[in-house]
Amino acid sequence: MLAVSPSRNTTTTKDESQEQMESYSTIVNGEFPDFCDGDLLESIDFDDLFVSINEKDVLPNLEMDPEILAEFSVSGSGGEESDVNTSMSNEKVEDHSIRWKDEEDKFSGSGLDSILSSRGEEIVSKKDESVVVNPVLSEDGEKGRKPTTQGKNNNNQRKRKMKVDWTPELHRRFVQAVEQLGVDKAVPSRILELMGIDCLTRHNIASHLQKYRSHQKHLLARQAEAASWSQRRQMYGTAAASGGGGKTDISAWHAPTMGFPPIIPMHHHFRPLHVWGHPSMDQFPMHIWPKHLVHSPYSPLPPPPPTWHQPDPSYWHHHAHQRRFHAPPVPGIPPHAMFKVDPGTGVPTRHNSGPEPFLDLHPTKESVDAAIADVLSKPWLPLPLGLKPPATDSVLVELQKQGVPKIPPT
DNA sequence: TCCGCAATAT
DNA sequence: GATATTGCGG
Repeated sequence: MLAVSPSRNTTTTKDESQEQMESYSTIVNGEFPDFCDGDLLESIDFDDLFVSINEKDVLPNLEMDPEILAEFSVSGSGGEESDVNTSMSNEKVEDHSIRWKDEEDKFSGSGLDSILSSRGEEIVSKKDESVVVNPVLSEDGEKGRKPTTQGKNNNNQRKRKMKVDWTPELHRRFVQAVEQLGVDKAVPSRILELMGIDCLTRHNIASHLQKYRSHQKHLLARQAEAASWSQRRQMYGTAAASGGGGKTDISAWHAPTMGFPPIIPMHHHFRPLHVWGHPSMDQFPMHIWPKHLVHSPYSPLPPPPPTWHQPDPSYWHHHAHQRRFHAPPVPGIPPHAMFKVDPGTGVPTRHNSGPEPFLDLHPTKESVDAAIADVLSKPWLPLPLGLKPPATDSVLVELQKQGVPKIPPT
């Protein structure tokens, strides 16, 4: 859905954000940004769209008459956008809205389908899908505001902050643009150019880019840390294998308990990081565990799919579950879940009801197989340290069923 | 003018 | 507290 608040201000002050004015004038002039159209947003397959995102004739000559726009936004089945929609993929996209927020509007999550703000801005909201394009430059200087350096208002200024809600889809577009440009050339203006979303300003992009880089930096630091731990783990594993003396019984599976990277609860790092690097769930359904994610024996986590800028949280989520099968308990972190492996199917089921350090668990046959395979690949490493006896036994039984040798290779 | 960082606002 | 916007110096 779309909401546009064409507060028909025609007098604008020059000292306002020129870019926002440009955005506004773009809309006025008929080059209505395709991405600003909520109806489009609801049905567009952005992967397809991306190819021709710069085509401005998707919605040619759109009038800016407030009423027309209002109707346009609400009807959702108008002629032009219908045509466009039908040309687009019907693939369901979770959330791909652009939400322009006036600083005083409180509509998020209101559940209203359409409300009219005090300023006459129509806001169409559909659950989490809403698009509010609000390039308002209100006429009555009293209400329009331009924050000064002190964050105060200047009554004579009319610009109002437009807050962009960086939805997953929008962010994905952003990431695509950044990656396409490369690190060096990924500057706001070019990103904006590539994204082809007229209703965004360079400032919007710059702001987002700043945060994005910040996250990237943070992420790299974490990955470096993880790599460090991985090295230590390898060394440990090698030492254990070479110095362990060869024979192994069940107790040997329980070897060391220290020296491995702590399993950090997913919500710690991936807690609503909004949409950072989120490749969107439609690309990677939670219930699917792609084969290509099968990890190498020694890395703490399988390498991320190359096409992702950052792994989807669910990716880590799943693999965190994998690791649980041989993850050491970490002080300060709630006990790991315990599982009982169904002897027939090999599918583990949650055994305890203790605190769950991760998200909901939906283990699959594949996940168990992967865990077991992981174990088999390095049987001298501690296996079920994250588990407690019942589940441990079940895993071991399963391992034995699969002919796991009790004496690991030396 | 653009960029990026820091401060500030929501 | 997270995230977006604005200010400001380079």
